[in-house]
Amino acid sequence: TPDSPISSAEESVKSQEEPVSQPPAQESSEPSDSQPGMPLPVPGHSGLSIQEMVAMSPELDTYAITKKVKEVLTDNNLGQRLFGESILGLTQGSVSDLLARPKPWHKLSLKGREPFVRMQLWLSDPRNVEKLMDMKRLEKKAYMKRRHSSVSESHSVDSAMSGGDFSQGASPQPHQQHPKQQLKKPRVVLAPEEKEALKRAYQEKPYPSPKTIEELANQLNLKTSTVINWFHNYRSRIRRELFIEEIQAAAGEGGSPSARTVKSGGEGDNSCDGTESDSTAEGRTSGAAGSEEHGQLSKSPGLNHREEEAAGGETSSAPGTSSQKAGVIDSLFSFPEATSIVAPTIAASRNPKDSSLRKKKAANLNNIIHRLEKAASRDEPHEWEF
DNA sequence: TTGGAGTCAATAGG
DNA sequence: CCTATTGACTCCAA
Repeated sequence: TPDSPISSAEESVKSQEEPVSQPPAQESSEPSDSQPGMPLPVPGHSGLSIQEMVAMSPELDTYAITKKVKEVLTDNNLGQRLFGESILGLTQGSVSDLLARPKPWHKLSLKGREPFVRMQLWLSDPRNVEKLMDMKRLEKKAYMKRRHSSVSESHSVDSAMSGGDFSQGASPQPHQQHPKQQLKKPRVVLAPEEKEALKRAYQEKPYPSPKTIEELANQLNLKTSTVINWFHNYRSRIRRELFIEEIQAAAGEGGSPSARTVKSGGEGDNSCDGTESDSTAEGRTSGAAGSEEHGQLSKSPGLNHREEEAAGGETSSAPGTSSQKAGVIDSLFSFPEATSIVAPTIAASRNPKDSSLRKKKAANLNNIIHRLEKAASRDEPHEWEF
């Protein structure tokens, strides 16, 4: 019995019943699930799959969402791991990355939007914190139990909470089946100097030819695949940083000259284009102004109020099934506090002067050049010669 | 195949 | 414990 998600501000009178435990309790299997049929139990309620919701979702302000999520998590001492695993279905590292460097909505793929839709949904759930805390408690309990009692394999009885967020059955024992050589793959760690060399190479040629890659690998004593991976990752991460700067640049327009500090990844750039140190504004980190005091417990995430007039107009009382779906969708439009979540469309910055944008343009150019070369000439001329 | 997008998961610091 | 970083992987589209 999915509880009605209606997120209207008030309307608390008729409380609905219990969460009532949830349905599916599929059991472990390899992490690699590829069942097109029914992907994830996922969301909280409603009969919609997240994918459907993502598809219907309005444009969300990923930056505002992550900011809010981080705030709520820290205010309540909830970790990224717990949040990620139970709400987003992602690992801690991914959550950290996502929260720290959200890409603008319009640059996200359908898949990439999923976590943000989930976060938005979570934010609009009045009991979000409470639920997570419960889960945390359960986890701890299970942990204590585990270490206390024997190691016998027992079933963790934790189950989905009302909403039915996921709960990956804890899988304590990584049962090693084959004592066979445990090739743990040492995880390559590139030395600072190696990274430097790679970055230098990147500046010369963001898209090195196989030949060049081979050479680099030899010179640095690295596996070819490592070099390839490094370039993939580096390009990808550089790109992402540009997105961030773009967002902030856009945010800084209008009247608030406050610029957010971003750890600019200024490397020892050469002077391809004479671009220089970006003049990032002063660090305005803090946010210490203890404006509101949070009543630890009762910090009800206030939440939602309709931004716009309701679309469906009808009274929510209608028991119609469709109405409840509408409610869930609606929550995508609402947002806690005054912060509006609906993105104002990241305006194409109108400030060509911004160095970050120049970098971006440079990156785009590199990309274009790369493709042109590829298309135009099958034969790679030669490496950095000429 | 190549490159991009998302993630995972080991690991380095707190 | 928790979070941030980052090499490697999986999927996908061109």
